[in-house]
Amino acid sequence: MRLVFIATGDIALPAFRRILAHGPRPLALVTQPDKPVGRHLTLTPAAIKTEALAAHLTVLQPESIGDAAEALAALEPDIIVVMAYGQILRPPVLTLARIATINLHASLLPKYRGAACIQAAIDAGDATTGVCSMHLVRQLDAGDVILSMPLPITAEETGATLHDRLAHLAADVLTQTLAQLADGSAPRTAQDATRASYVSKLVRSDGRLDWTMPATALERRIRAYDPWPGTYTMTIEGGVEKRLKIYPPTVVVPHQVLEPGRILWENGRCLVGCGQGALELMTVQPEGAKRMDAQDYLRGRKPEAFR
RNA sequence: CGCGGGAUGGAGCAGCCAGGUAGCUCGUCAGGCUCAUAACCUGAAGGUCGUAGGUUCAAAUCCUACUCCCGCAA
Repeated sequence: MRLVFIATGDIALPAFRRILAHGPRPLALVTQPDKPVGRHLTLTPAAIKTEALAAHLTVLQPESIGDAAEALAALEPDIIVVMAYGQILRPPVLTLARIATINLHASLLPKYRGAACIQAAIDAGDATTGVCSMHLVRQLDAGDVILSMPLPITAEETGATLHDRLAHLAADVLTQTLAQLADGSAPRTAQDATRASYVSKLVRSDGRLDWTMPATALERRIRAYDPWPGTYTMTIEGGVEKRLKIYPPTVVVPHQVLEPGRILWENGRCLVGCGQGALELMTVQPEGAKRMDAQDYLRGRKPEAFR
């Protein structure tokens, strides 16, 4: 089977490794161009590119996927697998593969089409999410589903832990999907468009906590958005507004009555008032300083409220 | 060289701008009080103020270089 793998995000790594280990060996990896990353804007390749090169695989990094159309056509792929690539595929690339162009998506479609599907599942308090394989179509994440595997969400789940678990599940989904496509037994189920929901890409500012929200919702959001985009609140230090990152875990204190944003330091616990109940913070990180215990943070700075 | 903040006893901070005996909130140790306690009282130990130079009678504080940590942005 002639296969081309198209991916950038780390969530595709386990699936990619599985394919490298058990075949079919990809003809090429297509990934996004190296991007400047970090404090000094160092040009950094995606981890998946590094692994592909180590496996002596052909790597293509077109600015736009359309630029690689001819090169891909020359490979005459039977199947194209796309996961967390970061660009939308359109014809002619979309219709290039002889058997199928499939996408792996980390939600139980039609729920949470779009980029922030992992965070959305935790944020919404869902008990279950999963990974789907589907046929790629022009409309984002709307293609017919081939295979869908569920995964329960734990009470301590963070974006990081769920991301990793879904990544491994995706490897299983891919293996099975490829086997079914190969022997022609792959099912094809249309999505119920009336039940579809979209979640757009998250940006840093989405992580600003709104203390008028209920404590239970904030607790979920802090887990969901860790490590990306992260959650934070603002404080005033010496008349200057400073950012304070908030890390999970946090503990919901249901019956504490406290004005939203107001800080209460009680028995070594750092409580913050919410729209409903309060939230106990454990780990925070002030701008310019290391991550620290919430009570250590309060010891030196003594803020009265977050905003 | 993308922008910016920081490095002070075990922890978190103040002091630096206007150089001149190192302070606060905790922690630790000892003792006391108490039926008891993460509570309270008394006392003690613990710092070459990131590193290396420079200026000065005198540097945590001023100047220079370097190392490390972090926020933004991407």
